[in-house]
Amino acid sequence: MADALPQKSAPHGKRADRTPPHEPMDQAPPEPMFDLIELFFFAYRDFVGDADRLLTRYNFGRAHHRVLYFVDRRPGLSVAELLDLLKITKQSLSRVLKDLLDQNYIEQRPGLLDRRQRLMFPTEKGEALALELAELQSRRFARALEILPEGARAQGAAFLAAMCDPATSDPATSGPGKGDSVKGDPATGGAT
Amino acid sequence: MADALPQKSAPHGKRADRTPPHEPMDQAPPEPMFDLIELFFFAYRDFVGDADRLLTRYNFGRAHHRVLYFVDRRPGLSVAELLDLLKITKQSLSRVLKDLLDQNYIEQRPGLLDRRQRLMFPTEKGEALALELAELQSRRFARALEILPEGARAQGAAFLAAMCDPATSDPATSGPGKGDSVKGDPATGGAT
DNA sequence: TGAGATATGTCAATAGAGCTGACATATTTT
DNA sequence: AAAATATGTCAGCTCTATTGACATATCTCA
Repeated sequence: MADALPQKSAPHGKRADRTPPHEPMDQAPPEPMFDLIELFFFAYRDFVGDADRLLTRYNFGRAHHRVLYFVDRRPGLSVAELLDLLKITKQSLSRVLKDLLDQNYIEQRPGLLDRRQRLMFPTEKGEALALELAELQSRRFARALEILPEGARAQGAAFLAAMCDPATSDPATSGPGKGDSVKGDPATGGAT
Repeated sequence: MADALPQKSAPHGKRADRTPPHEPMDQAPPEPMFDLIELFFFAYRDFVGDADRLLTRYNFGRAHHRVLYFVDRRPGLSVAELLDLLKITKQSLSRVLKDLLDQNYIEQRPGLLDRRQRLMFPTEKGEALALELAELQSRRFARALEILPEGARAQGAAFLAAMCDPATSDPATSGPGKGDSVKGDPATGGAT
């Protein structure tokens, strides 16, 4: 039973014909990079798995983690800004945010300039949990970097940045658009 | 409103004290690598977003994608092996697999050696969709690699591989364990 | 051969995270 | 004062995944 699973051979026979030598690269479908697709899937799954296990002890889920993470990283964030970062609706956020507010991981204060805003800040308790989670995930990065050659950290960061949509890639700006609730693609559901 | 969001300064003041110069690296928490954490989140979100949009047209979700992907990549996979790869329960798989079987993207055949097994194979239709999805996601990799220096592909793959759990990292083997349904961590829910 | 393990399927109930639509309230802008 | 904006909330639906409990076919081993 532990036999190696059969795997398809690398070059998709049928596809080779469809990729003439000197076609405009923008049009022709690239050769599928199954290795990267698969590695990305496994790496991310294991990466978030670390945090999931820790969050379970607090009766929190991944959604709580993301909210706490960004509030900790960008203290004074407004609700609209957070919605835009997470690309979810305010209704989705509210349930999760309520938990974090009720249990004193986050607190809200009215904006100084615009008192309609509810700026969010991590409490000490919130900062502590955010740090614990970040350290846990950083351990995985640290372990990975130990077995990788010198410039691996910069290379990895560059690779990930290049994989982002242009709009989202700028980590400092990646923010405020205009409209109300940010509506992602429909039917994407609460998928993983 | 489009002001740059405030960001915390890099070195967590409080933490510096807790990281003495020459402590056993295995114990001391690493400095949080917020840049990598964040980039990993955004990169993966945008990466799966591509496929999500396409899947919507077929009334499929991410779960269907994953099943189709692995059946296409490892034709002749048994149910138990697939469960182990995906780290979900058979009940979760069944709903999604049923859709793919009913709509002829995948077909099952009894195992030759063990007729209890229902080995899964992609149909032509299934192969076509799997390829379409792989090409779509590969386009993003291709775009990223265009703006990255020479060895970026190998470096990226190495980085991702190093981020995986040892067990899952071996892409060829990553398979058959023993027990029945593979139970992940409880309360991880169907989170993203 | 017969008991027990194994591979798979299925019914039922539940949770987590997301969505849309429809309102309500406070505050700022025009 | 009217309109726009920022936020909150109620209600209902989807998708993915979980647990528990059984059912069936098939293999294995004593």
